[in-house]
Amino acid sequence: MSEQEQAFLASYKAEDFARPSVTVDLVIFTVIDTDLKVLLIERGGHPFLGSWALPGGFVDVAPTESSPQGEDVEATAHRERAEETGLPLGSCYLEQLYTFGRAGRDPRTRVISVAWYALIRPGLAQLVSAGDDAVAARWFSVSDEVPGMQFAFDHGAILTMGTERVRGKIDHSDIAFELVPETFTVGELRAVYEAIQNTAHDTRNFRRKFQRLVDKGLIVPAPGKRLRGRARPAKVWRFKRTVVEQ
Amino acid sequence: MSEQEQAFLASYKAEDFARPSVTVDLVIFTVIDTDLKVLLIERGGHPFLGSWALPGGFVDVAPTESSPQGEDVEATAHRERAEETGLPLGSCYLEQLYTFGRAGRDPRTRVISVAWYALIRPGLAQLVSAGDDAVAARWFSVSDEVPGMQFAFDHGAILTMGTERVRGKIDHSDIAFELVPETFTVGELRAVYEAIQNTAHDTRNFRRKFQRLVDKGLIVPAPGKRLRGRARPAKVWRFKRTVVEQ
DNA sequence: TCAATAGTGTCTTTCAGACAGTATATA
DNA sequence: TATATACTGTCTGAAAGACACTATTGA
Repeated sequence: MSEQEQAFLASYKAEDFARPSVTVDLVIFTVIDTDLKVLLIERGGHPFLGSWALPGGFVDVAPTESSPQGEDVEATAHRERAEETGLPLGSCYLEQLYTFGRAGRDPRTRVISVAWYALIRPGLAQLVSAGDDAVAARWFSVSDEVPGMQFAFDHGAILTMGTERVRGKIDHSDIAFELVPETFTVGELRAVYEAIQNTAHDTRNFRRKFQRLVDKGLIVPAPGKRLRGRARPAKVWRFKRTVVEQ
Repeated sequence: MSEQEQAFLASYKAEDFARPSVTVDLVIFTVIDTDLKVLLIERGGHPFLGSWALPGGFVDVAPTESSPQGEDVEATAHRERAEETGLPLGSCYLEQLYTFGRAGRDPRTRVISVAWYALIRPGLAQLVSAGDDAVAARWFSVSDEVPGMQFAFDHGAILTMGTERVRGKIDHSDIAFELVPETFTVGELRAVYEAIQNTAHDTRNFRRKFQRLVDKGLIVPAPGKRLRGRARPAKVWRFKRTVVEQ
């Protein structure tokens, strides 16, 4: 950096311009009993007291010892996801969704929200109670409960976009493997597809698609068998993220 | 809104928290001579003086008569796009890309940037000179010039993501029709695919795909023929955005 | 006439969707 | 034994990729 550039930075006054608040909102999905669920919290403060809302929080831009400009937006998303689900940082799939920046979307002050969605493997989330503004948190069925609900802020639109994103990616990406246990059966993976697409899949056609992934080395056998109810035990598999893996 | 909620909003102090600046950065594409181009500006001020950068600007959140919270983020994107290209508001395809929120991405102060990409039909943009901080603006070839370039801020990563987004959507969306004139020939549309994918397409296979869109009613005949060089004149077509259209 | 682009048809492979019956476990 | 899930194969249609030649214009 040149001396001239250093001098410029030293004299730069950021306070000359009005600034918005920036938050992160999370659409946290999981699959429970062959049904796609989303985590919502009940607001315990104004505005929208008593309404259901997406979990989220402010991006902390206050300077710290290690970071003079505060935390990365992505770090906010990971931190909030960990707080809401009780699962450690980096243990879940997390992807940015869209940034909602309409003026007036928060009646208090100008707030721009970076929305993300997260996928939680079944049976893991412990739903630690949310922060100051929340009184309750629970999973809602995306297909049975969410339609017709009223949400705080523009969270209905965010949730709709999150659902569409997951539905649009399920067939052309690896995200389905983020919604099954580390080892899984063909039936369990099929249940994830059926939950997200909310339709039944023919077992033979699904197994053919599954077999193609086995042939490509993306799915490999795992030891043991698994029983579901009083039925014939199923073979167990594991997803191999990269074909060439150490 | 309840009296209690109104009282809450009146007493809410937004100034209690540090806030970031929010900007919009634009990846503006067009096709010139069967080549995908992106619009870059040369920075005329610090930081990154003399480096090439994406056009963009701050989201104006200062209260106005009509909007107490300033302009929508989407409005900032449309406004900047119009300023940089000299084409009227709403005349180009514009889609949000990703929000870049790493701490330190701007050395001056904390800046979170909402990136968008725009598609400009060939031969339209007039490249009005950019604002205070820019000294020059021109189109760069995405395949020939951009690789290996050094960009201001994290604009190289933004441009990479924009290019990948366009390449990923060209086959599964209508965006190719945003990069041809209102009426076009099969060859002109094919040239757009070849520019974006940077590969040759077999004419017969491409015409078959084209014909399917005609069969579906998405492409309809337009009057006249068009000459390209000293060659046989080509039939002219028009894209029909919705099959059921007034 | 030649140079340049427009326009045309077949074969093969891959993938998706529709469709029914046997195998193996528990209660 | 009853029930629940695991597991298996064929036909058909849609779409993509590979491949070569004739048609029509301006220079």
